[in-house]
Amino acid sequence: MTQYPQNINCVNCPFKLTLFQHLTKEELAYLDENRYEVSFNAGETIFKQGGVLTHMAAVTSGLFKIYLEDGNKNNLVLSIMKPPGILGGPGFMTDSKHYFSVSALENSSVCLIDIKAFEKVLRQNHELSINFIGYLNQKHIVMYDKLISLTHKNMHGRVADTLLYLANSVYNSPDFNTTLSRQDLADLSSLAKESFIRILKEFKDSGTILFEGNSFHIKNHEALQKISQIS
Amino acid sequence: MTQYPQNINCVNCPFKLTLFQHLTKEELAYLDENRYEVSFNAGETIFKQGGVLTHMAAVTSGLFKIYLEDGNKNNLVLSIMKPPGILGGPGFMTDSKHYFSVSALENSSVCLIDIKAFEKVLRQNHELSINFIGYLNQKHIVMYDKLISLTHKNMHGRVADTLLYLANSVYNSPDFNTTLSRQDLADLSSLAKESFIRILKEFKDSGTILFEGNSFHIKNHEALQKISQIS
DNA sequence: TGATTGAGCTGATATTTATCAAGAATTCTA
DNA sequence: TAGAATTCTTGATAAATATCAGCTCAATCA
Repeated sequence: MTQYPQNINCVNCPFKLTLFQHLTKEELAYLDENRYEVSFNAGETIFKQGGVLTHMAAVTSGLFKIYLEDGNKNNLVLSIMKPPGILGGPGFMTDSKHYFSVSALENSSVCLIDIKAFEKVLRQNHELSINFIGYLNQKHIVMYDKLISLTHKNMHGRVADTLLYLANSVYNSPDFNTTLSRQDLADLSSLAKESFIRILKEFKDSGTILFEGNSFHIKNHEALQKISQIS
Repeated sequence: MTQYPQNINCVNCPFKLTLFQHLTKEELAYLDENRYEVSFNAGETIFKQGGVLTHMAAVTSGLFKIYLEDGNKNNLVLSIMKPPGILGGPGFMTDSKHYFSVSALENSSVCLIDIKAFEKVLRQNHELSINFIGYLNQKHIVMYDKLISLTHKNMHGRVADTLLYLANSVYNSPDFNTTLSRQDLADLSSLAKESFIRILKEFKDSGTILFEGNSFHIKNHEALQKISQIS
């Protein structure tokens, strides 16, 4: 809580998100009183599906995977989050449960914000609640894309989508070195790990991508897009 | 607009939804001025994916399917809606587009509410916007279930889920006569029509369900639940 | 340091699911 | 109401995808 001034000025300060642009000084200060920074090592769990939603998490550094557990030891990775960003979940304003799990993919840190404090500010600031509606709808749009990708595309299309997602939305570069395991990548594509690896090799052989371990290079972005559309 | 008094008193009046419980008389009247009732024949389209989101639809009678078009002539049915209910979509407060299509499964009627009027009321009534956040999150929760069902369950599990959904959430009875075609049912399960039919027959042969044409009877609810969990 | 573990990779095979084709039943329509 | 068009159903087959087993390599650690 003492770091507030630094935090509010840091590049990754979550309170700089458009979502929070209409908060008053008092509201920001109030949220600040009810937050605390926590560090997580790679692999550690921030939120656990089924657990009680007591805090939101404002992501300040590192990388996170957001995933569903299907009750049979298999996971579906919904998305990868980097700072700045807000992790809440659909339990907010419903039944106060976590509906997905979140774990750190590298050493990371988040600001935990008491959910009651967030709700209080939300109830005070009408503009924030309006913005929040748009924010939730935006998440919904992304989800529909994912739903179509996972249910109506074949393996090639799904792997292409995962690679494009990483390059365009996570690392913002055709070159990236990822901390996601092959299993994570497969879980992001709803594929068996072996199937994912095989398609990856096909893409390499056809000259669409390059990779060596966890270093990837998208050589032919358009080809991936075409594969994503057709398949 | 003249039917407002009848409508507000009718069982299916969408304004009686919990979502709208905190609207003032003036706000209800304002919405009423900006709505008009429209009838649709079975098969007709209410919202078209990609179109402009100019209205919300308050569902007053009939049955509707909400579905995604994957751009390759195949559909994924997200849900079936009956009155009372609100049809909006994630385009609201984002880019004002429809992200799914909606069509009538039988002769139906809806109240179209101008989206600007709805937004105005939402901006006036803070309680409504708070409730709306809970409403959107509830939709999100249902979506996660669907995502797991469609991506991590085999054909049997998916068909079981579809049958349970119809019995529990649409028709509220183990006996129902549906206006959904076999293709609709398959699209709800993300299966080929033929595959859906085959599993249906297996369930009939094993005594789990009965059906004759479009009349269904769930004989063994627990068995379906077990199939849904295991598969 | 050597042993152990786990991830990545590959080939062979099994399973799941879709597609194709054709006939039966139903609905639509002129 | 007859004919046409669609939807439903079934069987045979093909394609997509997962599983299994075994191997390599790097990381961990006692």
